[in-house]
Amino acid sequence: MEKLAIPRKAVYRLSLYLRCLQKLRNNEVETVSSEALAKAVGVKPTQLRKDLGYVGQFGTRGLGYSVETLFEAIHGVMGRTSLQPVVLVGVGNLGSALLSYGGFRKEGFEIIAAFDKAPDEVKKRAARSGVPINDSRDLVKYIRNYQVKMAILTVPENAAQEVANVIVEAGVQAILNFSPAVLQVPDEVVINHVNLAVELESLSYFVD
Amino acid sequence: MEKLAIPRKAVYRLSLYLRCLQKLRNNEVETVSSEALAKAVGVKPTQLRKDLGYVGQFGTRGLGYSVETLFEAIHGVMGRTSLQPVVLVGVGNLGSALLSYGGFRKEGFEIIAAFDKAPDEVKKRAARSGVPINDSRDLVKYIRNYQVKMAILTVPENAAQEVANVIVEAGVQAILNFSPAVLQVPDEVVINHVNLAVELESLSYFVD
DNA sequence: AATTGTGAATTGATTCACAGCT
DNA sequence: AGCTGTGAATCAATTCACAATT
Repeated sequence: MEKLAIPRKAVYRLSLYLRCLQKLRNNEVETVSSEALAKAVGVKPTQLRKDLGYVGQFGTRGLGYSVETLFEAIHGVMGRTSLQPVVLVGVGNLGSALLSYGGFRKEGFEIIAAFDKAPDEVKKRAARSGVPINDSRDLVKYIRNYQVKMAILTVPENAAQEVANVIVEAGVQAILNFSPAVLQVPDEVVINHVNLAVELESLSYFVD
Repeated sequence: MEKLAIPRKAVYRLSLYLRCLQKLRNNEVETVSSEALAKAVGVKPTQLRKDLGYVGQFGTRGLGYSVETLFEAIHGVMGRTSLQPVVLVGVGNLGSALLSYGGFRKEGFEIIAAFDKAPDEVKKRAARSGVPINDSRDLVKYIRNYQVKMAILTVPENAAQEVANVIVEAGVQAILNFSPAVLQVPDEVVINHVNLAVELESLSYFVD
């Protein structure tokens, strides 16, 4: 599953640093210290430095990091250079909501197609997104054809495992799973879980 | 910030257990062992038992837990009994996507109103959701009026801190923040962070 | 016989503290 | 003088192991 020995949480934060560096780069900032960058991201400077340690050594002591160099370095490890194609499976409420949310594209991901068991029913709902809605029967063929490596899962809980089996078999290596189902997948497949209801519910414990 | 001494992650998992127990209850299952419940949720039995330990003692040794009793217990600690009102601020792409996603209601949360700086522009986009879209100027008044304790933040990054200040001042105690901004809030306010782009990006590290 | 509840052990993540560069 | 890089120390979370209970 792991590509190198970078802990999962560190990978997550590296992605945070990358976003921030991009902004600095746009503002033509040349150098940044671990302290400044860490504050911008909401972590401690030591943690930032430790995380960067997983990637290599890029700083100059006494000075800080070159924004450009550091960006390139993290981007090189983390980031797909080109637009990464993603499929979305399950065009229900949440699925079509995510389709109409265009926010992934500018982060380097493109939802190139969506799939649903009953594509006609939902076609109009998601029509404005511009993403083609296909029948789930074509899922495997499509993933193989376009060599899609990543998928967003927004199917109902009871369908999630089956869909996961199918797409993994077809070659998907990473899944962003919005269903509450706990998915069984081979070790080399990674999953991130997002459960919006639980995010809210676990917050509500703290309100009085 | 913490209400009792239950660690944040344990609270999150308790919410997971609760969902699962609800399902068991619907299926009229009477008892469940830590092993079975843990598997359903995707954690180890010992962790489940340790988590339950934060809440109290409900099991009978040799037998397991009464689904009903355990449900009541966790629900009592975690759950608002009645529908918890929530406001959503920022009706852009993601905001309107979440509005049209109806999934929160059946989990005990109701988005009772949405707010935007330019409500007219976006009104039609989110019209079908049935949630009224108001002008941000009325935010404070509204939160006070209805004593809203929770908010979903889907404003652009540069507006996030300002909105946070305003809603916290008005009485909001918990925020589900979808913006990439790192928010400064008083200790007694809790925040959950969801960054969909980063979820995807941190996955992409593991694909080849 | 089965299964909980929990103190102790372990593992993992974070932070400290400071040596090493520039 | 300032700031990185990292081994050592600390802190938090998870898992083990087993006594207690039905």
